[in-house]
Amino acid sequence: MKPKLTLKKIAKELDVSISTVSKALRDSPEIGEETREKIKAFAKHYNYKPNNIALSLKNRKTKTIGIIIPEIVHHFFTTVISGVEKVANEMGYNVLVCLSDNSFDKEVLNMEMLANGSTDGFILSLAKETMQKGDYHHLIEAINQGMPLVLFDRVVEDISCDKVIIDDVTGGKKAVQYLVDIGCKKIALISTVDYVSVGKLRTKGYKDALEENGISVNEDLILKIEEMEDSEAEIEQFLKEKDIDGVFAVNEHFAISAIKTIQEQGKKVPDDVSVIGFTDGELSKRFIPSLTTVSQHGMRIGEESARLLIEKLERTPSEEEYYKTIIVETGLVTRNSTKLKK
Amino acid sequence: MKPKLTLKKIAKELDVSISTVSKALRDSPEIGEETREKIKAFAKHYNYKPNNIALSLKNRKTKTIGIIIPEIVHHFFTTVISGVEKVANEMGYNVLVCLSDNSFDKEVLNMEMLANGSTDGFILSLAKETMQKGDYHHLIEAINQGMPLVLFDRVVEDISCDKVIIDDVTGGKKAVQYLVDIGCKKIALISTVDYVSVGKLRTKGYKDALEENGISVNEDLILKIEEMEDSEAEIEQFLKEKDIDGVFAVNEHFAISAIKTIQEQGKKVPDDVSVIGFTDGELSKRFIPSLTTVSQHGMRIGEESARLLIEKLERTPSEEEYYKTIIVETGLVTRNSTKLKK
DNA sequence: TTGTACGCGTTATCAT
DNA sequence: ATGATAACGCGTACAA
Repeated sequence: MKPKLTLKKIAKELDVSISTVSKALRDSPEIGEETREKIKAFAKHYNYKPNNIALSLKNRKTKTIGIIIPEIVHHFFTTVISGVEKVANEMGYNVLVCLSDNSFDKEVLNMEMLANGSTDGFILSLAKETMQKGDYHHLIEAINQGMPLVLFDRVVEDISCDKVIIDDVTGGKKAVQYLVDIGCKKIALISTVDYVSVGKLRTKGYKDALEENGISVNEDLILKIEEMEDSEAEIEQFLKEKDIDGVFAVNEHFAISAIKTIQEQGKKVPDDVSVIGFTDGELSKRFIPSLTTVSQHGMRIGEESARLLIEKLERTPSEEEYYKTIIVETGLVTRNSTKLKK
Repeated sequence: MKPKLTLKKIAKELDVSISTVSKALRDSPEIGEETREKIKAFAKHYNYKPNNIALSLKNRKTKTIGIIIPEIVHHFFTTVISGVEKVANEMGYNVLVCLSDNSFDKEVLNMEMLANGSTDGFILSLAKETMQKGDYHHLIEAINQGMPLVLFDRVVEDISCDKVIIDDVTGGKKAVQYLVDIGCKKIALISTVDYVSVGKLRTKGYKDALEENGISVNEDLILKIEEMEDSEAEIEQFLKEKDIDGVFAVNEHFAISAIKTIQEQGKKVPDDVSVIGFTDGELSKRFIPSLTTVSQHGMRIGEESARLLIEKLERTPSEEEYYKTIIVETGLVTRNSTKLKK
């Protein structure tokens, strides 16, 4: 096991000073042709690479960005990471991934852990618990310390920072409008509790679309789910004996549970009931019937977030402070869980 | 924006020396009660946290572990990350996630990027291209530089390092034995090309199980898929007019494509053909019919990998070198894609 | 009880 | 053309 090569060792080996080596390797014209070539040849041969940690300390920059997500076992977040990673790598950054497990405490802990020099900035989607509590002191603290922050997907208005979101209201509207267009009259909504921003917004889209089409909103047809765990049972309970011809579910799991329940009741999807989900999951594509969904474009969200963050990081500090919110458009992907009513 | 607090600033503020502050904060008995309390109070009030980068440089340890995976949009890898992250955090480590996109070049690049001080060690599942090429110089180099390496899932024998794998042969055997037990006689295998270690091993399991049951292996019933992209079409082609009553697929995507094809041919799963997959994907659980699978326990693989790596990292260097291979048992999860033949 | 000096690996600035 | 020195933030052996 050979320990890592350092400037010092090269200097000693070649019997020159450390700074000569440093300069030679950075092609400084201060160094004579001959020595420069000699040093570069040596470094190349023994595969010298400068130590990132030392550079970080010196430059006060880590070239690392931290991303904290509520849970990784979610296709959407996973595509976001993929997008972040792609852009980050192109720009010479590493990506530190942390999971909050939807816990406020873990989110705070993770941020503190990374804020002490491990990372130059954050990309973050809030834990459910954090949104519920409404306690964002850790975000504010990071910003105050001069660490740029980009929120995505589960964002919160009170915090001044860059944001990348999809237009959940419009997305929800698109979905419901589509259901209306294909002839659905009695459309149920399966959403999450309101403190999860996306649930609230998509619910608004649902209501807006109905109203625009002159259909009155029936609260009886709206289900708000608190825990993923019990969702299947709740949905079954909810749909029992409901007279509906369309379902808009705010994620793919709810959509699939709905389809299962509907089928168990002897009704057919999409012939009797059309179902629409909200996601980009693999599940939607592969499920039978494959799901019509509002697509979230997680990859693009990740890319935009990374770009936004790196832009902030590399901006000269003199420039004026300003924040952007980027809205990534949703698309409607029609598959086999919806069908035109005759 | 207040810049980060450092020892130096505290020292200046309180008019003591830097080392006094350092010692006081670390509860050194060298420092007088009074000064110590004063310093600690100050530090606490202004929320002092030591700078990780400086510590890393000093200790030559980053307390960060790098994990490189072929692709993140794969439920299995995602659960592995989850497991790694869990154990790492418990032990005070951060996790740097990089993606190789199954590309050899990107894998090498990622390793070089992280090897220059960003990380204390690696957890890695090889890119498909790397296994195909058989070029492992980057792994060897990392090991030579004293960076511990843990390979998981897609491992390779030639490299001396810790490994965490599932018993693919036994897993494959279990699957096929189960098919035999429920009365299947003509069992097809849908696998990957042989240079992907898991494909090869699961194929061996398939053959072993057949032979142990006195069923001769028919190469006509074996399909080896090169590209995920074309898998669906290939599977359709392959299964066309094959007379089979069971399918063992080495991942869930293949299994699902098989089910679709079989259904399109007017046959029923599981009544006419039983299908078994290999994974822990969400898809398997939610698909209709839900899939009987050999479960891989990605979470546990991640946990074991992290434990193994951290153990190496914290071992005193005097201790003797030795490597472990941990085999995580597979389990068989019976769901609705298999059925006893009458 | 407190402070000084040094080193981790690097670069920038200032001497020689 | 080359080298010495300081600095980034921290901890620690040693000196006062």
